[in-house]
Amino acid sequence: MNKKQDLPWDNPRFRNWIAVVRAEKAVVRALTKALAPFDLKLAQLDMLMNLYRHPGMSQHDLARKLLVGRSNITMLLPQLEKQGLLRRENDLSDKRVMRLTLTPQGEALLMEALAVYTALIDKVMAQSSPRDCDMLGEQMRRIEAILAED
Amino acid sequence: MNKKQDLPWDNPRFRNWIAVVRAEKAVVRALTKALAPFDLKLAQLDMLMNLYRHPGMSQHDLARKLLVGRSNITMLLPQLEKQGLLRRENDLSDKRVMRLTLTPQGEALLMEALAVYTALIDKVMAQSSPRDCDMLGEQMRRIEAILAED
DNA sequence: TGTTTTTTGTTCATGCTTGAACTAATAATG
DNA sequence: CATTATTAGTTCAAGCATGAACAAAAAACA
Repeated sequence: MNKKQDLPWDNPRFRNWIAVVRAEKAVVRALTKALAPFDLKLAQLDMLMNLYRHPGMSQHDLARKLLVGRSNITMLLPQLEKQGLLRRENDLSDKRVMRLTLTPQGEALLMEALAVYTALIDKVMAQSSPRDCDMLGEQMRRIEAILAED
Repeated sequence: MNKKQDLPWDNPRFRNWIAVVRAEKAVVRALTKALAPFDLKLAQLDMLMNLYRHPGMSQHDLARKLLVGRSNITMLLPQLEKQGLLRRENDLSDKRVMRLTLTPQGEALLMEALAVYTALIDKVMAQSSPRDCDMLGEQMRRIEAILAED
């Protein structure tokens, strides 16, 4: 079969998912632009955020948290380290792992960047009632959970 | 100030937005894997989808629809053309623009790939009631609209 | 008409992300 | 203890996306 009426774009789930993708892309673009003055990419800010919340994380754990490959971390870390935003130190009990922690400068920059970040998110999410906003988050967390069951 | 309690992750809007980003990333990963047997990247499928709906689109219009740069289109088109999935023909009245249309093979592959695509989206969205799903879509479309006002 | 301005698409250099292959260190197993 | 398997991190080559600079065509304007 495959008449026009059963094409994906007539499927609400499909259409609504496309909206998610488009909105996400648009916000990422806007955020990237907003963070440019700090000389910070979104991926870098994500790293700083996670290290702030979980100081002493290993690169492996960080990669898993960020849903990226380990090599990605390896490639991006030197920049941040060179900018003095974080430190990499060998774990004492396991010579394989590197412990990551923010420097004071790293924390300071993070706070500045986060202010811009949250301002934009606030603006963009302000069109939803708190209740709807929470429902949105719930749905998204469930989606991630579904896919986490490999 | 900047006490722990007014950090972004205590802000519902922020936390819920992060959930959107993570879910989107997870779904994209899953989709990419699901489409691998067709030898199709997600970006390529997006192009086919749009060309199916709007035959004869120009590269410029396609780029705008997909929220990507024009050069991106230029770089990706040759692959699809070489695979015989679409045709590029000069516009008769405007020698600058290229008109893009799917070939029958392109349509056929699109339909197969879309079946896999929608199956995954259906699975992932099945956890929301139709009403919640639509609300989700509405919120996302509003977000995109907000950012579209440059 | 003739001269700008805008628009369409390409080229190119850059940076991000990935996955596979590799090394070193640790854990598990016999 | 010795061997094997697993884990952490790195290196490398490849693909994708971007933006700036460019050429050709068309539109706007004088």
